[in-house]
Amino acid sequence: MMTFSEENYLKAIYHISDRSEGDISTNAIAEQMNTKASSVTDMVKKLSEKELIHYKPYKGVELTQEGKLMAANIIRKHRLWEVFLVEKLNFTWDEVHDVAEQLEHIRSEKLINQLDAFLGFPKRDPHGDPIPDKEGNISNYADVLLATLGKGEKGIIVGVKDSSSSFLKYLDKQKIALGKKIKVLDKEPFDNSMKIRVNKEEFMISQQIANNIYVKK
Amino acid sequence: MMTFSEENYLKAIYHISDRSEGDISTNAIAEQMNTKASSVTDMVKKLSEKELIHYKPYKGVELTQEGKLMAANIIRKHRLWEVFLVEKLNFTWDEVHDVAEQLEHIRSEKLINQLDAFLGFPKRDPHGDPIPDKEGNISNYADVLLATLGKGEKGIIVGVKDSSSSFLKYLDKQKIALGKKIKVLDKEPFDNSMKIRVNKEEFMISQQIANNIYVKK
DNA sequence: TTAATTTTTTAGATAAGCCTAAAAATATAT
DNA sequence: ATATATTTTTAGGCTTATCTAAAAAATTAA
Ligand SMILES: [Mn+2]
Ligand SMILES: [Mn+2]
Ligand SMILES: [Mn+2]
Ligand SMILES: [Mn+2]
Repeated sequence: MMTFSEENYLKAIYHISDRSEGDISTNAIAEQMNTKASSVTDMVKKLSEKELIHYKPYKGVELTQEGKLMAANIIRKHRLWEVFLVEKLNFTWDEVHDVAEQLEHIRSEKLINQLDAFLGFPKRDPHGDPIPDKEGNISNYADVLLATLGKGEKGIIVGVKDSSSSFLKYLDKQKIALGKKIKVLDKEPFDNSMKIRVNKEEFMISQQIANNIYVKK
Repeated sequence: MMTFSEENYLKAIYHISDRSEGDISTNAIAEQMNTKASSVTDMVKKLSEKELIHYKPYKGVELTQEGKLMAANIIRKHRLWEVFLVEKLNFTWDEVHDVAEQLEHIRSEKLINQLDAFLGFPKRDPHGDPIPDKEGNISNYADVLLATLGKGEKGIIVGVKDSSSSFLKYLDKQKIALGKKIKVLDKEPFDNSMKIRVNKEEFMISQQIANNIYVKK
């Protein structure tokens, strides 16, 4: 039986693998988990004992097939609950994460599958992140960062990379939301800021903003 | 901040006070919680420290106003989640308790109030137990046990005292459900078993069964 | 290729929540 | 009132998940 802490470590490792290549360092996990490296070493031994990760001292870790499946399952629950909170309980997309962090640990196969059905088998969560299926498969969308679009290119907003409350609130303020059409009207070579059009309104955004918005061309 | 364990103890104490008078003994709590008396003593000290219970060594415990409110709030969450599982996710009434035991610990004011609204502010859970409001008030229904009805008396089934899966499954088998009309056709003085009519069908039930069904006359 | 730096692991503590066994207090029976 | 039985608390351990400080290994720089 998995403890909450073990589940959180698995999820952290999964997320790190998602954005980097090769073995995952103790320090990387410590940073992601907001703990100390020594705590990570302890946990990593336990997870390795349970064959959820491959672990070679000093060499980093990697999820096993079983570990990957478990992590995907936690993420599946997290994201389905986020959909539930937004679609059924009128939460805004910047309010859901903390509650989902709790709900993702609820153990009940039936619960999560019924929830999935109740929500109409959603493919993405409120931030545009894909929802793994029961087998842990995640659809791979060909989304690109808004920052990669050049002058004149168009797309539809499908996700955000940064899901922090402050960033999401900024997007709300600018009325930038998932599903909206966006066009790059101009791009400033000096700082890569761009002038965009959304909702028939035109305004400037910095590269930092553009680097955290996914669009489908 | 409350731990899950602290919450479970509060709830246990609340439930015991509900069915008995006066101070609550260490052993009673140990039995309810399925732990040892020594563990209870430890926890009782901690809850007393936090002023959630009054505790006099060797004299038993009693919830403070604050403790009572907290316990009622956990029970509120438990029962609202049970309603959700049955009403929205097609769980049966014998499947919901264990999942609700987990869900009751999720911390989010907004979540529980929105859930309440989403469910249409239900007054009772799937077992007929009343759902406390935000202030911890529980409606006091004038329900009586079916066993107290005499020959010829009629009522409507409004709740069950025993929510064990085995009892609920027995009721399902006999098609005895909340909201059904019931009439005591005959009562055997020797063992207090009774012949009843539900769903236009007539059959016998033992006193033990009748003692676990609440009816409204 | 040594020396300095960084990363990782180990050693030893701490807190929560549980346990068993023994001691102390309370309740019951003779 | 004293002995016996029951209940409750205390004492001492164990496990999980943390931490700090020190040691060991690996990496980087000179
Ligand atoms: Mn999230
Ligand atoms: Mn998300
Ligand atoms: Mn229940
Ligand atoms: Mn119930």
